[in-house]
Amino acid sequence: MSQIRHSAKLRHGVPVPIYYQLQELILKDIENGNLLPGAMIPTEQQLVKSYGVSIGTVKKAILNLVNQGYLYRIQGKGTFVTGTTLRRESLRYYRLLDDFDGQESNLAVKPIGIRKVPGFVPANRFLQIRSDQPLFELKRIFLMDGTPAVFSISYLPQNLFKKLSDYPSIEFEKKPLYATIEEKYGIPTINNLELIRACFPDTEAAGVLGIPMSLPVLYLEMLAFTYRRRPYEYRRAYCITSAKKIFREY
Amino acid sequence: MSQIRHSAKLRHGVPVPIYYQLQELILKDIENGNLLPGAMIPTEQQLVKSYGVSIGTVKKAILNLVNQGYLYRIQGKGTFVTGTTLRRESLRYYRLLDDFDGQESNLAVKPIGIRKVPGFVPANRFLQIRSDQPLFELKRIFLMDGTPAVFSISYLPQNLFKKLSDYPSIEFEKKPLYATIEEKYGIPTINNLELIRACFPDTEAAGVLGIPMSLPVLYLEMLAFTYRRRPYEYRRAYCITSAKKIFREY
DNA sequence: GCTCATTTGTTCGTATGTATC
DNA sequence: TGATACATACGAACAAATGAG
Repeated sequence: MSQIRHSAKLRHGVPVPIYYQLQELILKDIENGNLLPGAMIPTEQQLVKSYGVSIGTVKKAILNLVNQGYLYRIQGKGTFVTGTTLRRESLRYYRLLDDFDGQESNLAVKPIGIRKVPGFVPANRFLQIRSDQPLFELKRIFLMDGTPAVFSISYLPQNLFKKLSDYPSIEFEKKPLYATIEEKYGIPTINNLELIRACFPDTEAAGVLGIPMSLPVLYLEMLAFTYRRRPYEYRRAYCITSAKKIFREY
Repeated sequence: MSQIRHSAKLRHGVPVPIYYQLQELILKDIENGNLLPGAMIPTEQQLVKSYGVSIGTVKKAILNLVNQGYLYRIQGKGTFVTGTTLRRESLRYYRLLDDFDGQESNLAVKPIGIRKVPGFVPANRFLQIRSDQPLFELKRIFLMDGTPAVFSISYLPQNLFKKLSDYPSIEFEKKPLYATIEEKYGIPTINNLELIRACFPDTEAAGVLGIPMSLPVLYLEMLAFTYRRRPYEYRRAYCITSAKKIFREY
């Protein structure tokens, strides 16, 4: 029960609005794990009492966090912590379409190996960890209508995901990687960054995708971030685009 | 002076909240051009009087439109209509970086021709106009540090941009296309859609970019939308990515 | 199916502070 | 400095959705 008197934490008479201070306090509880994705935060009335502010101020703080995507509310139920904002992996870059108004194809994921590898440049630099820190390497194939379309190699810091290699790989077929990471390790994906280029596949990618090395492919490098812009995954992917195309909206 | 009694336009006792109805009325004025980008909308008090609602309701309607990017407010001055939300063309797809944390390179635009062309498939279908409607074709080169990096071909409906070919092409060098379109035609760019693939350049693209036809390039197709998801530009672009890479964040 | 306590959603309004010109 | 406009903080009253009993 959070009936504690937190009022001391809010400072009046400073140029920072009360609602903003409250907002940041709630956000901090989300980021440090006191409030996990899916958890219900205190009700408006509880916040009114424990912080000694008016209902309007509480509403403003909460609605701001809702607009920022950290919380969602259900009338009659409560206010809850949002999980990963990238709801479908397909919206990240695996939505392959023939056309602007085309339909999304049937997509399946096939893991083809997970192992521990030594850290290397540039992965460890992108992940902001020491270059001698080991990594998990996860290789996967994305199949469109049964045909290999994307060959993806993910690198994750071992210290963040200690039990990942013991994790049954069947799980990776059922759901996107970010969903597994959020559920098992409490790391929600907030945003990501991509580098895109056109090139020829290397020997391994050509073999896995079943294409000649003379066929141009999209080469994507991706960094996935959690709260406070902390990177947790570095990914390389080779995408066949000769028939289908990569789609993106923003 | 907008001291008209608009109150009749707001219906009470319906399941649609008052603030939302007001919000939509303001939005409609923006979309149909009654309120142009940069224009100041009526003050809170004027809206309170003319619509007969409380200050809180007015604030909620306006703040929603601010959150959605249609309006911005300056304390002490007023509330204004936002223009194009894509502030820098470089954020769309021309931000070429060597690395995730690299710096943006010096980018210049060089128009190499504008002309009238007959409509064609798929451009006219994407632009949602009849296939016999003519188009403007605008060809441009994007130079990075003086070196050609992107060859871009834009198609615009002639009926929307009647005077575009008379427009001094020097203007296109100074500012992004979307800025010109907003300023001269009052069409703000709200969002866009892209298709991306890797392929070889055609003869023209290879010539313009000064690369061999055997070098893989990114081939982008883009649709730019204004209010209500109305498409106004269809663009094709060839991007050299052998040295630099395409960057994107979202 | 209904009632009731809980929780959020909407609408109202006042008072005061702060920024702009 | 004054008038104007937005920002903050307060809080009341009622509506609507949820879930438990």
